[in-house]
Amino acid sequence: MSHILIITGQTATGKTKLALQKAKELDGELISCDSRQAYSGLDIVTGKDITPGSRFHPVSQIGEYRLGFYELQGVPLWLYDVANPHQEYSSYDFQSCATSVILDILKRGKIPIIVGGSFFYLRHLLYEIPSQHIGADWKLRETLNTQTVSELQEKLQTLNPDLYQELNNSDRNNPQRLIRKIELTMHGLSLENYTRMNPECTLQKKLNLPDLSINIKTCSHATPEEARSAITDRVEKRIRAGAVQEVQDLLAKGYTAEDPGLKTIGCKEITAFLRGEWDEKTMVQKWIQAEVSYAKRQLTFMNKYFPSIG
RNA sequence: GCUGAGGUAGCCAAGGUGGUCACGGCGGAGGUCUGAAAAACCCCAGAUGUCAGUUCGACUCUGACCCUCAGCA
Repeated sequence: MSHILIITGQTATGKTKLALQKAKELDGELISCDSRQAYSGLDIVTGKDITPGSRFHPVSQIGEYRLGFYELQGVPLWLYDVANPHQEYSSYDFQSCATSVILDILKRGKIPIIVGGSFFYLRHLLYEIPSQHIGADWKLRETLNTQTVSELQEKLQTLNPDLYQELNNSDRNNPQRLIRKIELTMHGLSLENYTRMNPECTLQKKLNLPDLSINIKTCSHATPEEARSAITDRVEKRIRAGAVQEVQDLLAKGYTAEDPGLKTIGCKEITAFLRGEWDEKTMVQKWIQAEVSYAKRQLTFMNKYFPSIG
C-alpha cells in the first residue's frame, strides 16, 4: 500500500516549509503544484524556494517539458522549471508531468508530497479522467479572441445548443470559457464525454494504484487581514530581492507580457512600472492587491473542492 | 482675515429647469470553474458635510456654520 500527501492552500501560508518538514519526517520528495513556479526564469517574482547556488538536475522529458528536481535541504523538489516562459503549461500538462513524477517517486519507495496552491491544476490531477483529449487550438483562439462576447455566445449556441444550455450566467459571459467550448465542439467533442466532473477522486485509477491512500492538508490564513499582511511582507521581500531586475532581464531577452510565463502576478505590475505607466509605489500596491485577490479566489476554490480539515 | 473653487459610499468620481434621484471605476462580501487558472468571469452591499429656510416635495435653490484646496494678505 502506498501513500501520497498533498499540502495545498492559500498563498503565503508556509506550505513549502510544512511540506519540507513532512518530507524529512516521512522520507518524501516534493512535487510542486504551482502553475507559475513551473516556469524557468521567474525565480524571484514567483518566490521559488531555491537558494541561489542550487542547480536543476534534469532527469527526463515529457513532450516539450523537462522534468527534474532541485534539492532543498537535501529533499528533492520536482516540477520547477518545467517550461520556459514562451511555453504553455496547462493543467493537463501539469497532471501528465505530475503522474509521471509520482510514479517514479513511489517506485523508489519514497512518499510523494504534492505542494502548491494551483487548485485548478490539483483538481485536474485528482478528479478528472478526460476520456477525450482535445488540446488548445491557438490559431482558432486567436481568431475567436477578436470577437465580442455576444458573438461568441451566438456561435456556441448555434454549434452546440445543448452545451450552451448547461452554462451558468458567469460562464456565458466569460469569453475564455466560451472559446474553449467552441474549440471543444469544433474538434469533435461528444457530449457523453463531457459530463459532469467525477466527484470521486480518480487519482488511484489514473495511476493504476487502487490501494493508494491520499492525505490532503489545507493551509489558510485565519483572517483576511492576516493574509494581506503576510502578502505585503512577501511582496516587499521579493522587491528587495531583485524582482524588478529579474523581469527587466526577461524583457531584455525578448520575452513579452504576452508570453504565458509572464502572465503572472508581479510580472504584470513590474512591466507596467518599467514602461513608466505606474510609479514604484503604485506598482507595489497593485502587486499586493492582485495577490490578495488571488488568495481570496483560492479560498473559494478550496472551500468548495477541498473543505477537508486544515 | 480676504478672494476663488469645492465637500456625493472606505477611496476616486458622473450628473441633472427642484419630482421615489443617484452613472461608473477601485476597494469590500459572496460566487463560477472539464486543456489560458497567479487566467477569465458572475454577483451583492454601501453615499449627498452640519443646521436652518423656501417648497406639496431639496442632493439640487437661499442663508449660516464647519471642513478642504488654491491664490492674496
